[in-house]
Formats: sequence, structure tokens, C-alpha cells
Amino acid sequence: MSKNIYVGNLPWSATEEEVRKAFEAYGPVTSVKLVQDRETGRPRGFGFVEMEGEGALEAIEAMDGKDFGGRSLKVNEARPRAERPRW
DNA sequence: GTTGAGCGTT
Repeated sequence: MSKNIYVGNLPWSATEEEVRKAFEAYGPVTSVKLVQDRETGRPRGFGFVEMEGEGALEAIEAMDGKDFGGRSLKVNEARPRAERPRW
């Protein structure tokens, strides 16, 4: 079982390993993805962390609103990825 | 600076 976590308001200086380390304190991290604009390559300042079971919930509670690299994180369960338009 | 990619179709 795993949960997808949205992590917003990240400093542009944040890296996947920084985020992974922060969340690994609450449980096994399955995957980390920091999102950037795929056409400009510019960081969008948010990302996703996938975690096992309840560690995810703990991480959400613990990390939401916390200071991270100078910004206040916004953390919650991720919503499903947008579906591609169907041609 | 806020909810993900990439494929010409999954």
C-alpha cells in the first residue's frame, strides 16, 4: 500500500534528495518527483512523494506548514494526475 | 512562483 503526497511551495533550490530525506523520517519513501515545466525546464516549485501506508499521513501532518529551505511547505494528499485529452 | 510525462495516440 502506498500514498501519493503533494508537496507544494518548495524553494526552487530544493532537490529530490532533500525532499526524500525529509519524508523518510516518517516512513519508507517509494518515489520522489519534483516537477518542472517540461517546455521551459523551469522549476514549478512543487513535487510529489510516494510513501508506504501510514507514514504518508504522518508525513503530511508533520510537514505541512513547516519551514523548508526558507519557505513554508504545503503538504497534502496528491490528486490524480490530469488525464490527457483524448484525440 | 502550487497538483506530475510522454506517446503521436495511453
